[in-house]
Amino acid sequence: MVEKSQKTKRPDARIKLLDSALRVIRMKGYSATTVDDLCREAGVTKGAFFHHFRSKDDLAVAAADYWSETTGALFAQAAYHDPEDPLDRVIGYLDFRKALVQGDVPEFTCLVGTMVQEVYDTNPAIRDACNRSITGHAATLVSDIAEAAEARGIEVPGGAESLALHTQAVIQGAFVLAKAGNAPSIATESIEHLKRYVELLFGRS
Amino acid sequence: MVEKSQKTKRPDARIKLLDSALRVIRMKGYSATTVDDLCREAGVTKGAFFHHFRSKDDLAVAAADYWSETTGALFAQAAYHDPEDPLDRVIGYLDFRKALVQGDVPEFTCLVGTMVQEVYDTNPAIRDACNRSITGHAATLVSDIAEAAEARGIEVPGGAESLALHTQAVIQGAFVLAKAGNAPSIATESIEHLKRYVELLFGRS
DNA sequence: GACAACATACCAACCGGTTGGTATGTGTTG
DNA sequence: CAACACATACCAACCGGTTGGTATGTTGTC
Repeated sequence: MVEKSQKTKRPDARIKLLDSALRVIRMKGYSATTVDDLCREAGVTKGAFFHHFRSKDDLAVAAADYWSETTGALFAQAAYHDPEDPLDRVIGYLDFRKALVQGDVPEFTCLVGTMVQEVYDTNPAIRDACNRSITGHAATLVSDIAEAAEARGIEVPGGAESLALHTQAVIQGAFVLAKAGNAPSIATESIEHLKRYVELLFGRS
Repeated sequence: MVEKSQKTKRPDARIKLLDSALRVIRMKGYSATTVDDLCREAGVTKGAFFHHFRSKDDLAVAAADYWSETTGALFAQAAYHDPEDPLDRVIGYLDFRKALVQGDVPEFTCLVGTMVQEVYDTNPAIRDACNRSITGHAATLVSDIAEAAEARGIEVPGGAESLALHTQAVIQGAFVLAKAGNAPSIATESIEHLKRYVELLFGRS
């Protein structure tokens, strides 16, 4: 039985709109991004937009979920999972994030971090979608952190979850400063500090 | 000759608009905030708005500078400057920031951090104003950090400036996660991690 | 021909900004 | 001090373009 649930149809416009959303919203922010912007960028018409999404806010939720999927796949197949020492995997993750911070600012910054700043108080559905994306990604680090702590017989202050969330906070904050200074280097330096914190916590010079 | 020429002057619409901007923009974001929103909140008319500001973007720049002034005064008069040991002053600063993270999210989050995420790529003037605010605040920490390092005969990895900027990155990122999770506690935990990093760096258990 | 996947045409509300005008203060001159 | 010129602070009504959203086709596939 071949998995042919998507028929021979071309759900072309939907994916093109979501891809456009990732690009445009990261550049202009969510509120400043218009439906026409997205349609133009995707090369489709407004009819197509409202065929696939009930509203602009509905697209934002879908875009956050889409972001979780695409970035999730990127991190899942990355090489930092390979080392046997769980601490090496945690450090490897941070090195991977550092390597991703390259090129122009809009290309490496985070969609959901950008969106949630704008809508956390006005649109709970989008906020929750952004939160799922961030906490879901942080959750992929918890087991490595916990294993690293156990292997070394130490206890992570605040718990493994707290440290995992902290890594995301540092990365999100690094993006904010990189945007303000219009320079990726500020972001890399902060991730470097974070790496040092983890190494100091786990007693590795 | 007192420079008090504001004797019989009316209550200034300009200040009321700026105060409103701090509140409304932190809640709704910059792009979603309309000029009418600000006028309504400040209790003035549109005519008054465009008498004091050439455009909405012009107000944003003024609001960022106003933010620098008001928060600058708040930190300048805080008690964390008192200790003789410079490291105590640095840790005191972080404790102070932790104490500020209370109440509802819109009340303790950062105006310029919110704005710069939206406009960094579309409005250089606002971006630069936000950057001045962040780097200017970070600069107030540099001397304490440098003195603390010298007093202990250690070298701050990346330099004192880099660590000062890192504290701001952590705080900005903590705000993002607090907004996403709709909970201030996430922010406090991240600042706690940051405090621990500084203590580990400077060899204090 | 039924139904999904689009396109075209259009709308009412909204938004940033402008206009013409008023009330009040201030500096200058006789 | 009075009279005038001018500047500042503010208001209410309005304008043209934009925005999210809708109503109604049209096309291609099962």
